[in-house]
Amino acid sequence: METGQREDRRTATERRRAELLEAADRVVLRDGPEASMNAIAAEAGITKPILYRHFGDKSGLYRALAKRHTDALLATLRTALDSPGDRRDRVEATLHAYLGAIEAHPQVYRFLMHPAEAPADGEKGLDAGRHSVPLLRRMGEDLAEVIAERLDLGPDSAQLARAWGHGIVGMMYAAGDWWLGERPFSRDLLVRHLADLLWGRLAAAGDRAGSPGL
Amino acid sequence: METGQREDRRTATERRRAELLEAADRVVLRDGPEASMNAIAAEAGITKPILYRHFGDKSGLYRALAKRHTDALLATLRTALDSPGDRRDRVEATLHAYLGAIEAHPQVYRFLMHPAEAPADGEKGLDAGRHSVPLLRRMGEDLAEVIAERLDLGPDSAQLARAWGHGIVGMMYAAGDWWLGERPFSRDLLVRHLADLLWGRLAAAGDRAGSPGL
DNA sequence: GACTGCTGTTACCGCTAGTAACCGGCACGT
DNA sequence: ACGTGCCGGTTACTAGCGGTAACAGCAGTC
Repeated sequence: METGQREDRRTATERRRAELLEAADRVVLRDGPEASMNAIAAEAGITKPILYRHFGDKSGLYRALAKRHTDALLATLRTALDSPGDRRDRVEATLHAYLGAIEAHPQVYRFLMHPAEAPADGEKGLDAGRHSVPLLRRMGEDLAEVIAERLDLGPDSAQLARAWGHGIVGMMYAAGDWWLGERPFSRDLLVRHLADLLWGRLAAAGDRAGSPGL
Repeated sequence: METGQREDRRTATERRRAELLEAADRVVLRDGPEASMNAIAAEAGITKPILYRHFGDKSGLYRALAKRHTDALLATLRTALDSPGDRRDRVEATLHAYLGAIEAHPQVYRFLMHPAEAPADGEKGLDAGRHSVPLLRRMGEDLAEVIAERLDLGPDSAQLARAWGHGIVGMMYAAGDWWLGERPFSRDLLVRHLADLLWGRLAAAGDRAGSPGL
């Protein structure tokens, strides 16, 4: 059967592609985001041109690699957003899920957040202006969607939800990045501190005696 | 005079260094963060080895370049934090200062936030584990300092202030990055949305009818 | 048996960061 | 006046990168 054979071909090449991605994964996890195409090809037991046939160029391979991890992380965050309890519980669960993920796989985190890409060919690329860190954007958009569909925010709720989505994600990102580097206290405490911040404790706190005030 | 001449030498080399930095600045602003050392040397009217004598390696030059802009931005943020008015006014003024800066000089912003550095030599570097985006860290630490010295946050105020400092900076960063790319509404509106978020409107908002709740 | 499509190779290009070795002028001690 | 360092500057090079052209072998199809 012709179509059957074509299907076999297609699934075979897709399996091959997945194998290559796993090899690339191993190398990136071992050598960091600066892994060279030669190293990845060697790890996969082949040579460079095959990688280029499968992924086009280096950023194509990196995008494919990032998509896997990003999808996985976003899925766990979604389930955390649907966890039982009141709103504060859900927010804390989501923060916990994110921080737990970056704590468990810091190499993956580093790869996703600091990919160190560089087109290096002027503006010949298709859409060279693209941001090199799409994970933050995707998390922000996802959270904005959830906020917009679940909260009653008045007339301009779409705008507000997106600003908040990206803002909250950024808060989680920067605080997590700092915390992961220093580990000054427990994950649980960071979650509570951030939730407190979102719950308006900054606005409610009193000025320190003798300070010009904030 | 010996010391006088030595002073002349020192100031001369420092002036030269500043000239080279300005040339590098021009090239980076024109070509983006992927500017090559050759291009920078050409812009300065010299050749590569002199750059390497002055700055060690590429990341040294980039660090020196980033330090200038980072210092300038942090200074304007500090003055915004000291602006007159109540706390909400100060927070909004600071957000405005940051967003205004990245809006006025997006190329500088892109260089500072997405430097695309790559050591590429395994772990031979001095402290290769360093984060490639120090601006966020410095802003976070600065804000944490201000918070800790001006707000009364109870016993573990130092911890809390740092978590909040980095968190707020991250919120500002991610929301600003998204906003700068899409410009869906005015800067003023984004400032108000983010301040609302910090003022606890997320916790106070009601659930939408028929949603599972957030 | 010729044709086609796929995986794989070797060998190369142009570019990059970074370095070694050398050249010339200018201020110094004697 | 004369070496003698030092310093800004150069040319010419290395090693490695991303990326590609051209070719080799092996399946299945007509």
